[in-house]
Amino acid sequence: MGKDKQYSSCTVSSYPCRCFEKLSNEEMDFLNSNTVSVKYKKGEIICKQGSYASHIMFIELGLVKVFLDDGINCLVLKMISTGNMLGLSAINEEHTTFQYSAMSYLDTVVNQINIVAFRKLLNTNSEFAKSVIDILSANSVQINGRFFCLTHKQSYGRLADIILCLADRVFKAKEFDLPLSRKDLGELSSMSPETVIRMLKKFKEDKLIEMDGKNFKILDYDRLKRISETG
Amino acid sequence: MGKDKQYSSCTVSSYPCRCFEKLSNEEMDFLNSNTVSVKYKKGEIICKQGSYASHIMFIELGLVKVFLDDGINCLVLKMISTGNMLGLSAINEEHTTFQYSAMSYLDTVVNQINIVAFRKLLNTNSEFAKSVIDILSANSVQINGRFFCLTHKQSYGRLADIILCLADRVFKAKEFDLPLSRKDLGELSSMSPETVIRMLKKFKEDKLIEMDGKNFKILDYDRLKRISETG
DNA sequence: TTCAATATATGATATACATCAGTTTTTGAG
DNA sequence: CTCAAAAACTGATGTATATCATATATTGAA
Repeated sequence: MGKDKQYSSCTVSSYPCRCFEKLSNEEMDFLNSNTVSVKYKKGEIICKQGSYASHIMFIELGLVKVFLDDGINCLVLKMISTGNMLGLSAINEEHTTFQYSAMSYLDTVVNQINIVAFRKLLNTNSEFAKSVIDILSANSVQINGRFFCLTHKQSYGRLADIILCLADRVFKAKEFDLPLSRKDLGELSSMSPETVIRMLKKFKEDKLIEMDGKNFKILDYDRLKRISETG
Repeated sequence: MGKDKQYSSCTVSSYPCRCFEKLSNEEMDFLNSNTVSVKYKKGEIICKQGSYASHIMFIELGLVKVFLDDGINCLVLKMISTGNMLGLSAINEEHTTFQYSAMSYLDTVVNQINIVAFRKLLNTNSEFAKSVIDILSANSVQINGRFFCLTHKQSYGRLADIILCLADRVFKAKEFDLPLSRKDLGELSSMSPETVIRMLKKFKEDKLIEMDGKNFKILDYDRLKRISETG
């Protein structure tokens, strides 16, 4: 009896955001006239948990961490990269405030869509609403997978997950310069920065990865995958 | 600087399911003609992760655990009780299979709504669709809170959460007969049955609860709440 | 009613990680 | 370029909680 299903603790959406294709030209014009584009530098807060949610966001370009914070601990719910929505849970009119915070990992361009306009389109265009439902349900499936990993996989597997995810979904290459600190990697894989460092060292010793400061290169993708699955 | 926000690792939805109020009489008739009611005994599987999702479910009466399973470990995503929807993530036509399993904790009555009919209503009634979006986003907020707790609170706090949740949201009383085993409690709070037993014993010694087999009585609600918050 | 299977309970042991305390390296502002 | 602050790294130590082994109690089917 092996494992039935593999989860990954990396949550960069791979589900395409197709809702805007459902809008007519007039609706698109209406949306555009209710949208502003905002640039954020690396490390800036894009939305803050508990503050009024006046808009739904779309990541035009960049990479963002979405996280919960109770003042002591931080839990990264997901990463969001170019072409995905952010802040959808604010659609619910009873959640007038953002349910999570978001911070840019890189310089990022965000389109802020007026939430009243967005809701109006939902209420008048059911194809659009259906498409948003699809995004929400895909999101929740992904978060659940991450939830599973962070509670049941151990550190090696979680770290392998994140490295593979960065390679596959974010940088789309086996070699990349990592814009994240060891602390960031620790938050993503839910472990201390010291543990990240020790495990990366182990991965390097085992010839799974090559690493020099910010530069990462995956040497043995398959074995890393296996660690991600069994660890 | 104390904590900004409190999460609970118990996920019994407290968000009312209002979507059916948005349907006209004819739509309601259409829905009813596409709905069947099924009874499950305690411990029966209601839906199985990976199997074809032909219906959306509504818990008419009972208590259900929703969980992920990789063949080795199990993660309880949430409990669902009377009056709530189950299986909404199957709305997405690209998820033709259930993304999680569900099992009845108690004898349970489930209304199975044909998924094609459900999707049809979503596509024609945007108020209905909007209301389903509200449910989905409330669900994800709740799961996120549970996610936070299971990854950042320690065992005492998690167990206190579950006890309070059962009292407040499920049985709505300070004293109740628990239909769950120590193993079930362990799954809910993400710890081993042995640890549950030890901690319950500690709670008993500390006069936080009274306990005799299946019978539970909360003696010091406030202190239990404090443990849930700090632990 | 009996007896096996299951759930509950308890103590001993193991371990994966966090935490702490310190050193070295890198970074970036003036 | 300089230097302080931040990040990266390393080793020692601590601890929460799982695991294992075993005993007792409860349950439910024949």
